[in-house]
Amino acid sequence: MTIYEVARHAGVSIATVSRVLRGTAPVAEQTSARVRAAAQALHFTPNRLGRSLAEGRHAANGIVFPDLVGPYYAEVVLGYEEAASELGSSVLILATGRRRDAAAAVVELAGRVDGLVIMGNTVDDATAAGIAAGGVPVVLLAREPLAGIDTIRTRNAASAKVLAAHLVEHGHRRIAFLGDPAGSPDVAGRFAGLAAGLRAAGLPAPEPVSCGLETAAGEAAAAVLLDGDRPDAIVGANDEVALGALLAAAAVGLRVPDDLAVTGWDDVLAARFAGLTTVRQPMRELGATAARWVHRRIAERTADPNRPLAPARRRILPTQLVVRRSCGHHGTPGGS
Amino acid sequence: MTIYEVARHAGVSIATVSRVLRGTAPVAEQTSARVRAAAQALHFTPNRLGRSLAEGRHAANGIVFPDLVGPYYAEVVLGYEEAASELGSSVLILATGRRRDAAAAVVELAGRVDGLVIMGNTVDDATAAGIAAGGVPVVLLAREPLAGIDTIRTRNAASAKVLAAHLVEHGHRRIAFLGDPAGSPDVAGRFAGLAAGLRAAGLPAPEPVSCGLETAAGEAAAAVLLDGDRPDAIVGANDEVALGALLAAAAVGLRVPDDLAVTGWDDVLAARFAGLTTVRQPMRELGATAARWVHRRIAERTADPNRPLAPARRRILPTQLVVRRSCGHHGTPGGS
DNA sequence: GTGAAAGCGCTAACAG
DNA sequence: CTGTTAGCGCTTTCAC
Repeated sequence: MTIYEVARHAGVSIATVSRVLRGTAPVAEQTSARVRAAAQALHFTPNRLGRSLAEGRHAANGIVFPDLVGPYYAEVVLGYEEAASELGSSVLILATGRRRDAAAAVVELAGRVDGLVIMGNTVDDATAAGIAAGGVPVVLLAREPLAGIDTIRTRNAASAKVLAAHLVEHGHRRIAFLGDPAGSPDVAGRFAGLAAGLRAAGLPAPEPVSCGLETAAGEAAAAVLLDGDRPDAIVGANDEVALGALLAAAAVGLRVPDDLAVTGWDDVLAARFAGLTTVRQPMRELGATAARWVHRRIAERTADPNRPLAPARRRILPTQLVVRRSCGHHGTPGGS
Repeated sequence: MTIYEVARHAGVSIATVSRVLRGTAPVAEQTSARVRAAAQALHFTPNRLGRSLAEGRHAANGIVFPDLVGPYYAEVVLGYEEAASELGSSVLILATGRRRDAAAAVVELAGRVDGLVIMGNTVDDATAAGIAAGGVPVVLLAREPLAGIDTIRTRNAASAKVLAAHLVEHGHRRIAFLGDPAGSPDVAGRFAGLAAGLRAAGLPAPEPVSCGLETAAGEAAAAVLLDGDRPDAIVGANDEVALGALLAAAAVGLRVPDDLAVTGWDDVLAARFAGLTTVRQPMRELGATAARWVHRRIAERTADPNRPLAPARRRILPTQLVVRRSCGHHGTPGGS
């Protein structure tokens, strides 16, 4: 089913069919009607490949993320999709998950899109830089900046520092961090901020207790931690981990926040119902901003392929501490 | 940056470049090395459009869903992506959200893919059927079957009936449903099953209280409901709605489950922490199955474009009642 | 082993 | 207004 068959069916040339379907040039009403009727009758759906090849653009963008578990990435992707489709681009997704050929998959994806967003802990810098060098605009999300490449992040370290201060104010002294700083730039930033905040309060920086980002991982790691010489407070790398810690605490009969304080990160829906103190980040906005930035880069290149690129942009979106009851008692108004 | 430039750079023909990069035919080691070096030096990424056009396939599938809010759709999409990419397809996503040109967007998407999954309440039957008629394999997900089109759903009505029986057993008699059966096939199925279950117990079927699928919508609708002549139990169309009802109940000082029972659907993470009785459905599996089914359809067509299509397949994936404390007291072992 | 050339489906000059 | 035609980047015969 191609434009040729529609043309034959309608007794016109393929150019006319294209013009009618795209509305790109005036066509006699009668001819136009014939073409539309033929297209309808044949259930013709234009093959986007032909058009894209002829136009020299995919009209599609891609986004690469580790996975879609938990609301965080899903929200980012949704924000991205919304903004991208408003800007006329389809969206290709790629979850690197636990696949071993992540780099190859991302490179292949780069051949399908006009621009690409690469999130956190998905592929190595060389791969990302190589794609950008190949001429495909890249935006890095929740990830360390790379020379010449736009980057958008959320405030991790600074907010973690505030969180540390808050915990110290509650009287907590022995504070443990649950998460793997090496596993994701976000987690690294949160841990660094926590450590800085504790140092600023004259407390020793904790060792991170490495664990995955799911509830089960947090629960298991916390269980081990609580079994020994336990801390006053556990800072989870994200809400899932913190919720796991809550479960582990409950399992050994510890009361939160009396016996143990717990905090998370992301403000997922469950955090609200668990009374979990956490840090909210603008996930949708993160995705939407990324979509706008790639779009702008693409437009720049289209406008003048030879002009030297504008310098790489950087942005850090603000995050917000959400205090609930898991970090300690706040008493009635006026209390601490 | 095309294959021509790589060929020139390496002093070979484009055919050779293609062979080296695809590994599709023997090439002298020396030549091959030259080509790879050239490709590397030029940061060459093959444009998938050319390949797809030549091969006659996109090597991409699409999935259309209402939005990505809440874990449900995100999990389905992730399951889809995982399975599709294992089968060698890229994944295009389209959230119809609150866009008014949903049908057009889906048709356009159909021109970019080898096969398409269309979920729940996204586009009308005519659009879906038209795309299928155009020759693009379609699989319907969480949606009423259409003649000649494969459909996968989860068990809604039957599980809702079980849920109804469970609530009745707890002694609840005045049972309200929070959700809009007209808004989504899943919700319709749940409501129908609930009504059937209540009728089977000799109780009158309730009027559904229409509301959106977010927590805020559930909370608002429940608040109204609880203000008047309130029910014994509220069955939420999904967990978010039910969690909203929990908030509304707490706001007016009602104890759950003593004064009011509440149930949800989906078993999101928050349900566990809110002690919400709910129904779990295999979301990942739903997406993965859909990916395998489109893949199979595409393979069938590729193998023999003229063979009449195999009859439409139907599948209903099982769901599972997860009893927690929000539906009523279950006492100690042996109690009810 | 390697190259030349014919498309894949569509858009966009360029002629009429 | 409408038709002809030359690509867009790549794969794939078919020759050599």
